Amino acid sequence: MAYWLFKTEPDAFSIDDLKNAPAQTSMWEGVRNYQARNFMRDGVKHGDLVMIYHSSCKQVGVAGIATVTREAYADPTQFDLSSDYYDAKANAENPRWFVVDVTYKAHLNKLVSLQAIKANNAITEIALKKGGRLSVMPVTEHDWQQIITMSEKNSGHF
DNA sequence: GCCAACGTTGGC
DNA sequence: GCCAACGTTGGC
Repeated sequence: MAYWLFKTEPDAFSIDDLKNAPAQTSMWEGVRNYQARNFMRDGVKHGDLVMIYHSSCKQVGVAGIATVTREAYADPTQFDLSSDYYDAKANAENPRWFVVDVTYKAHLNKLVSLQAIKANNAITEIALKKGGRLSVMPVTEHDWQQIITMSEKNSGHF
């Protein structure tokens, strides 16, 4: 089993929205970056765990955990003319963009902020620390455990 | 295949 | 809203 981090803007789709979704499950649509796409298509497997990260908002950081419940399939929004994610260069025989389904698992006890992650020297690998703007990124087991541990502590420890 | 121009992401 | 860091595009 592997670990991942998916970014989302909570104004558009938050961990709460995932919790309140039908069957607490949602398609993770709209990834339009090739490196992120490759992770979605080739790397993310059924049963993998995903940190849901809130970006471009007041409280930037890891908000909760989800599980992958369906592996890569063509992102239907790439064919949808009315969607912001429509891609004229995509076609059904040769889809460009892929989604997975994720199912809500938990909120973290406390949101682990980007600031706290950056300040924790024990977290070494995660692309967040390197200013990466990838929307889908792998997380090592070590970094995963660090972030989970941080979520269990009271604020002010970092 | 280089690289400048342009667009996007995302923290602050 | 600013701007730095990337990613993409297109002329050559």
